[in-house]
Amino acid sequence: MTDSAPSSTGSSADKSPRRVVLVDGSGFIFRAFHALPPMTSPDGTPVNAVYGFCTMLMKLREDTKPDHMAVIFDTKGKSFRNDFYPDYKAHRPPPPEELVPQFGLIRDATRAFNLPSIELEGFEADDLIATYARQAEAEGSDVIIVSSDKDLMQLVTDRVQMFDAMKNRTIGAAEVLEKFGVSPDKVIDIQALAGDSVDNVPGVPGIGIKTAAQLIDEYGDLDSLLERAGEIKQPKRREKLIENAELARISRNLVTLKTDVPVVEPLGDFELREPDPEVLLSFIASHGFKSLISKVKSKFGGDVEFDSPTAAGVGVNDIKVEKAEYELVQDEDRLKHWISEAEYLGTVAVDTETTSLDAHTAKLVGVSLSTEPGNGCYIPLGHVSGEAQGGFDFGDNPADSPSNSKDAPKQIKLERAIELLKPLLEDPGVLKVGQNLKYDMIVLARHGIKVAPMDDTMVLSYVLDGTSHGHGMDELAELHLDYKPISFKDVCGSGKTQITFDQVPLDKALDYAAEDADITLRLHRLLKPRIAQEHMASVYETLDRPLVPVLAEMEGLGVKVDAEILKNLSEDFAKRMAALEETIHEMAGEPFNLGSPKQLGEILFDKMSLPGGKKTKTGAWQTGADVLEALAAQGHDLPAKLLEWRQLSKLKSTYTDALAHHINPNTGRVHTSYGQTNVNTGRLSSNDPNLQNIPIRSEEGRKIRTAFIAEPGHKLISADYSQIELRLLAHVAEIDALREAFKNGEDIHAATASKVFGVPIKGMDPMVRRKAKAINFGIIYGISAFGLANQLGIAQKEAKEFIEAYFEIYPGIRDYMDEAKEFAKKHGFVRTLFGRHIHINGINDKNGMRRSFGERAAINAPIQGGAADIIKRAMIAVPNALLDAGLKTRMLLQVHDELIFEAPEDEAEKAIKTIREVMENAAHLSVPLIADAGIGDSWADAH
DNA sequence: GTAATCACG
DNA sequence: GACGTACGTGATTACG
Repeated sequence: MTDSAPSSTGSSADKSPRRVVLVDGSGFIFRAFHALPPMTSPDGTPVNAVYGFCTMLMKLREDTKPDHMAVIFDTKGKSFRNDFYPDYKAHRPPPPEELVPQFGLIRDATRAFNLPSIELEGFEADDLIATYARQAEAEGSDVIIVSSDKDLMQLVTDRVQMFDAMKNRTIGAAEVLEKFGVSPDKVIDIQALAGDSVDNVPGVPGIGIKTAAQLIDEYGDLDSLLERAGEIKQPKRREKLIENAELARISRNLVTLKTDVPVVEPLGDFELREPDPEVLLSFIASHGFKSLISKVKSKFGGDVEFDSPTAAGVGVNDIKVEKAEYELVQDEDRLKHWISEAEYLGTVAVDTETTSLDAHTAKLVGVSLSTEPGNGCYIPLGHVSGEAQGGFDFGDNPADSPSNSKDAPKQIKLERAIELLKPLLEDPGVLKVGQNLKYDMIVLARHGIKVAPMDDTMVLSYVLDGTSHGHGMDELAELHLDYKPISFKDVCGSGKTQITFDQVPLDKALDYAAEDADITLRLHRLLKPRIAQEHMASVYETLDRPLVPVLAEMEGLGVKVDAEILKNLSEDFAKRMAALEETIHEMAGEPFNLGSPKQLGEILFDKMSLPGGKKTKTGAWQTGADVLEALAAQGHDLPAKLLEWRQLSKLKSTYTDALAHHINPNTGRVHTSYGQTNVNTGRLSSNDPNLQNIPIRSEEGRKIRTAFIAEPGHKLISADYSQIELRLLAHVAEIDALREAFKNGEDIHAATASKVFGVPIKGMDPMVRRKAKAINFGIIYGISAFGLANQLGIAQKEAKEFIEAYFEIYPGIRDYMDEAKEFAKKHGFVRTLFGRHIHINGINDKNGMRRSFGERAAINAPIQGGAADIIKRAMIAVPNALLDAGLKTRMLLQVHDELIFEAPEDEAEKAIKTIREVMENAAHLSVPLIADAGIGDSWADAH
């Protein structure tokens, strides 16, 4: 307490703070926001104030050398001041929309710097600062308040200083005197008299700072002044003071900072801690603050992979320097060495190299491992001689050991390597880390290895950042590590001269493959800690991570498709298309390419001069189905025929022809690939081929489903959630009437129709039900009168009335929509029931159209995303439940709200029971979840 | 590589 | 008052 060497940074037994820095976080945000040019993070979020904040914190630590430090924020709501003066800060305009998302980010930044982030409901940051400042002062500490807010100047004493971080200026008693004309202890009285228009503090009208200072100088303090106001010589001033004495006292209460706030965190907890470099770097990198990366690294050191403090301006994560450590593993002893290293450390990054992007046909060529950032090895297993395959160097050195060029390079035998690697990759005590590990798991599963436990950096990245950026390894490396990995093209070439990886010379293969494993491990170290920090543990651990092996299993199984049926359909479609083509050409009076919208538009609207032609934004005629349907309805035959042709063309090219090519010759089945990180809302996607858009709505298209069949002695089971999105809406928006309808098992569209249109359910006109169905869907999509009118082909006015009626029937919907929009505007994302964050693009866009788009997405995302979460839970649970029940039924496909299984005929009924049971209990909502299921010989029959 | 179209939930 | 909009995907084809 008596120690007068405040700048001493040495430790002493005395635990009292010596140098306490209190940062006015809220004040800083606004100033930085207006002072700095606009900046956006890679995902488009505005971040200029966050950037300014980070640089400020860095500098502050350097310049002020604190031993205790905290950042203090305002809370959003009202403060105690509003209790006695409701108008306090009432005229504040809402913050600019570019600033809104930064409030949360600044708190995140504070935590990333490992600093306490302090706020308390009902109190302003200023009061908390005042309380802590006085506490610290009482303990004999020096205090620096980082703020330039004049409201804090009343706190200045010989131990308490302010610091303007933007201007780099210290504010002490002298500066306060300059500003207010009085010493800091009189500042309150000045403010009480002069008021403050910004905060809506009234003060005494007609008295500004100058006059106030004069008066206080003369009368000593506010109370004396008001008591002796009658003595004032200037009549106007005298009257005003007497008249507004009470207002001055209220103002004083408003501007007086509270120094006895019941703070939660004790001052001692502000003891300065070093930030975790990985956490901090990951925060900084993910927001695109590239210029800060090297600063942080040199200041806080960081892990082995980050220590290149002298490499200013160059790639700070220069992997190439350490590439020498990559090892080509060509004999068993070295492989065993790497395996035991991985066993010892408990974590290993794994990557496989193969001959194809398609995991189901790819041949394993090699495996790379990394156990620590900066190290890595590549184990070639299926390389052939590059020269023997031609491609490069054809004809080069023809006489140079021709017989040797056909020999494969030295490598461990594939079977032996698998034998050695299997115990490691299956060891429950060793975490296997991969980038898109599902791919490697599928390849390795064909060699009898079931990789577990696992983490996937691609999935980690998706859970953390959604689709604000891609999750490919090269992109993640550039984003998080500021490093551009060797590209696949560099190694294998592209286009006609592209070679497969088994032809890559071993030295090049080593560089590329080992680097991939190394980078994967580095990414894992950056991303994994963020999962807990950003409260995504539940989403990652219970949904997306456990789903990876489930998807790998489904993709590996594939679904049987009958090539013969597809071929017959193709032929049928081709014949009918040819006939239609001839007819259409005749009608047009000239031949043209039916598949060219451009030519079609010219025929219809230029040559035939049909009415209602509209141009696309590129100036071409619109020839979409809706346009052609309108023309057909007016009795024009050509558009009608063309629609028919288009349907057949689509079915043939996209389905019957394409699907046949996807039948794997080894399995006779079609193996799709599920994208787990492609969809913003958390849904899966399916590609190569897409099995989530197999036709069903049209009679013709539905035939394609007859080609999806079960193995002999088996059946297909299709189980789908009934109205899962509407049920979720009823639950999250708390719509009692909708909940009741579901609880009573009503036909939800009919029930809606009955309520909206006031007609009985019994004997209802199907058209009326259809309208209600469209509204129900519209609600989920963030309804607009225009959209609904378009959907139903009715007037916009009528659509608007329907929507109004709907809102009446189901009160609560509107609130839900408003809340979803508001939340998205504020945070830039919305949340599903299970905590998944869904980034909403454009929600704060200046462009009204893009903003509306964002608003509708904000309404839809929690519902679509929530449904996606639920079926993911079911997918994780069902296979285990089937195993537990001793069943051989296997899950093959997912189509958003539907799961397809293949079951031995004799157990199909039993399997359905288990499947429905699990699906219906995948979530417990305030409405029942219902799964319907069917059995059949084909997908068409099972549905 | 992009735009237009259309298949699905 | 006008603008322009249903939410989320993937595959194919034409075309510059």
